[in-house]
Amino acid sequence: MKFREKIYKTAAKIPRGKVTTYKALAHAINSKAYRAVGTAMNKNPHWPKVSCHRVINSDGRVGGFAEQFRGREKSSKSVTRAKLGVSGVKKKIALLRKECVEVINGKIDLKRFRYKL
DNA sequence: GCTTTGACTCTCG
DNA sequence: TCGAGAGCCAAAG
Repeated sequence: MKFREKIYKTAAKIPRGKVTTYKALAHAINSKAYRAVGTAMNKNPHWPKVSCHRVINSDGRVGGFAEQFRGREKSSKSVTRAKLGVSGVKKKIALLRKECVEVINGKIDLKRFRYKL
């Protein structure tokens, strides 16, 4: 099975109202490819079967979401951090809130909503 | 097949 | 405590 398939399969197990992190997801499939997890989610071909909006950053931030705007401007590593909280992120937050996940200022309380894989 | 890029994370100043 | 830089692995060009 390919890495991506494993990721999708694992992500699909996340129940409604819970979230997990890219780190945890990568760890769950015995990999350290945190970034690859994000890449796989970005190209997610199984929406909405695989709810990629339930996958967030390790610090509780929502991170990014490829709704329609993708790869705008030059995105180097440092720029990526600066533009957190734009574009499709709002949509992602809305989806999470619909599942009763508390999102405060683009952040989620991992202590309460993290799903143990 | 090598280089670049990315919805990330960790470490150091 | 916070910002910048380096490192990580896969996928796409």
